Amino acid sequence: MTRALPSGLAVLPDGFFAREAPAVARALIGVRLLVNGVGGRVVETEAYDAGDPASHSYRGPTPRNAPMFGPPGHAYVYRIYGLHWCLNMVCSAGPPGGAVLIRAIEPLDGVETMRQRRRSPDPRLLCGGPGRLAQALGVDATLNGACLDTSPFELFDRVGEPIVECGRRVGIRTAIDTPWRFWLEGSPFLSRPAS
DNA sequence: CTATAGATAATCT
DNA sequence: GATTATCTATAGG
Repeated sequence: MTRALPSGLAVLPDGFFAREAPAVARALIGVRLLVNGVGGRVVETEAYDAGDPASHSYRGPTPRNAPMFGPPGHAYVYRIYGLHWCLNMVCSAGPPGGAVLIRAIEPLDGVETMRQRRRSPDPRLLCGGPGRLAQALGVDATLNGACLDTSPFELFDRVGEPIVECGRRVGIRTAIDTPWRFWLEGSPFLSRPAS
């Protein structure tokens, strides 16, 4: 079921996640993300950090958010609204507590698997939205804290420089004016239209 | 288009 | 004990 990736793809450079969350969130746009060979191109992200009232890390370490206070380059997976999973990537430049929420990807690899998991033929509804994306890639609590350098994760750097736009984050009640949502300009696979 | 059910853990009062 | 949470699907107008 693994299929050949286009040649010339390189893994992410060392230290990719050892930066401020907004820098990582921007740099992740266009990156190829696979989980067990299923995934595609990241087109939408959001940044959170410990100084951010909207972040899970804002009030300090807890059992749930423990991965956010661990080393960069690991996954933070949590359940939201009692029923959906959300995939975050831990990052920081010194002080811990940063993470990037993966909100949408363009389905490219293992699309048939995604369709079965999601039970939807519409490619825009496969990975558009953090809960949908997690379901399509098979992400759940078992991956919480997992290292992003190793199986089942694969991350490949983007080839060119994508045009990245930014704006308000989605679904939060506080700090709504912090423009830490990033997306690929013009992508039809966003969780909602550009704002 | 708007409204609301859905199911659970963490956090708050 | 109550409320809320980085959301999605579906029913109804």
